[in-house]
Amino acid sequence: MRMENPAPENLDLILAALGDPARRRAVEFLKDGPRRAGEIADAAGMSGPAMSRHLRVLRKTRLIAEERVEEDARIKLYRLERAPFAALSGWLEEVSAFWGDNLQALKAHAESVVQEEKGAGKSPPARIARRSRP
Amino acid sequence: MRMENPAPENLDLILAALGDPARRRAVEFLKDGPRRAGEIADAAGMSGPAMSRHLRVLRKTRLIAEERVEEDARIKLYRLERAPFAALSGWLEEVSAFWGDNLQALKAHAESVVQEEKGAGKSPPARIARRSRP
DNA sequence: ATATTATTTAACGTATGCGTTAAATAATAA
DNA sequence: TTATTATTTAACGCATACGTTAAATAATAT
Repeated sequence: MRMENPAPENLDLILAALGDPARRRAVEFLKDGPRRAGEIADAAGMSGPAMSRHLRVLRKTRLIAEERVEEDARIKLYRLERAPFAALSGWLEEVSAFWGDNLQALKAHAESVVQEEKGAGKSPPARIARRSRP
Repeated sequence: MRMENPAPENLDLILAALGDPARRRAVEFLKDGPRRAGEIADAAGMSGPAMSRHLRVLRKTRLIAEERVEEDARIKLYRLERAPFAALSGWLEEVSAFWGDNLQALKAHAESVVQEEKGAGKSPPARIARRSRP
């Protein structure tokens, strides 16, 4: 049997979602770990409402998901979700078949990136500062 | 030394280009080999002018390139270009680092796709019918 | 209950993108 | 040259996406 592929039309939505610079910035920001909506908006340099709508788009395509923090139920974090990225990778591989191998090249590139990342000041994974009333 | 990365803002253009269904259909159609603008338009079920503008977008991001046929200089074919897809794959790998490896999973998926493709009626690689005047 | 903080939804204006038809270019063929 | 076919550009109308500010929700904390 065969793994259930995400419907192909979803790829259009995924690509369109990632096609907006603000949303791509949001995704890149979330690479460092789950973050709150406000933080993401700040990181992308735009208002909360604007980012909120972008997050809705990303949520709809399941590129991100929300998670609750048990320490402080008030706080909602967004994190990257694996599946759509995997689907996109799969599609890219399909297209890449056009040139023959390419699998080797991709693997090589990926590893060079990993190499670069080693020791490249990535910020710590979302510490939530519990607000102590002033 | 390090391989020259395509400027990151190009990724936005690449993703936006692929984000349009018509353009993605065009790309998928070109997986089978170089084709003429008109064929692509037909395959996508839209007028020539409409597809022409989409092709311009794809050309601008270098997702496709044109090639001339020496047999018949009149005919211009479009074909997929490797680099932008590789850049996108690289970016996806970067994002995927969020979940740890994933490299294995991707490779596995790619191979399963290759497996599926084996013997799945792909049309022949762009035979140009030289027009014999009626 | 009332206040505080975070996030989402509503309303608005602007801009950009898309498809169509009609006209302009390009490149031969007769 | 003139005609023919393929493709691109121009002009138009329409819809949708984006960002902003202001108002509405949610969920505590006091």
